[in-house]
Amino acid sequence: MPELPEVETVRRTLLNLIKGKTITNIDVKYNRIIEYPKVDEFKKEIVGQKINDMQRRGKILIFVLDDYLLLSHLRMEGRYYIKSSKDEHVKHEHVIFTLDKKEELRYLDTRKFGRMYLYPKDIAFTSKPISELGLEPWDKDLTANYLKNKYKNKRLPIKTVLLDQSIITGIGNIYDDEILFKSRINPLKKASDLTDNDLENIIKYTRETLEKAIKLGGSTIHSYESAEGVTGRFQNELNVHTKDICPVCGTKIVKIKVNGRGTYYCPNCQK
DNA sequence: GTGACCACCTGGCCGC
DNA sequence: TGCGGCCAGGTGGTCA
Repeated sequence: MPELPEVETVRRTLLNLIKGKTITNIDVKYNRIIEYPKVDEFKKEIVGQKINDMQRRGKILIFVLDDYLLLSHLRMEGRYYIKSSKDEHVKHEHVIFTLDKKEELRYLDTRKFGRMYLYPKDIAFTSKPISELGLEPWDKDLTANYLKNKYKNKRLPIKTVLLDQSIITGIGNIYDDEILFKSRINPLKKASDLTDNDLENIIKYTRETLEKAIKLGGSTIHSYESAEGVTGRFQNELNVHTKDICPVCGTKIVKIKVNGRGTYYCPNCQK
């Protein structure tokens, strides 16, 4: 499932492949992927637009076009491929952008959870979903005080609250487990009960974990791979998520459910 | 404002 | 072998 490092890897890969190319046609095979505007308008407006840049905000890919920003949230299993228009179409390709020289940018999403939005540039950042996102992990305003203020009324477990994209954006279920492991915080601890030291550790290890994951091209678990079909290597660095034994103390890793999310932790290191 | 629950989806896995 | 049921999980909506 693509989290911030995987989306960043896709962004970097795609940028080299499609920058400067014009969308000459589009085929939407599954309408619900297009969240805004209506599919007909989406198709009408996007044709003729050149892809000038690619950015990222949290887990959202941003295609910078001439007049619009195309926002793409991959959710669980969304991914992009560059193919020739001669290549055979495969199952689950839901949106196909035809580019110059008979190239195609194909959006493939087995579970159809991904969503796209096309906004005029001036309103994209003040519209959903970007308007509701919290701080990027590397934002200078992300401090222990910021978290303390956000968490003060949160009685939910920190595991759940770390997934709240309106506080810190970009953390998903895998990196959530890894960040709490490195911070030596039990995932069931209430967010409002965290100490200043806990909050400092969360910030420190969020940055460290995500930076390392980006460097290694993200994690390839279940379904994710980047635009060229490249798999990430960070899964080799995981300490607790889907693991059996704690790499620090050798204790058996425990798997529990926290608000419906599969959660791995070491009961000895994360008391 | 907060938290619990559900729907969206499909493929893989497990037990019978 | 085939079938049914469960699970995976990011997000948004509804309701208490």
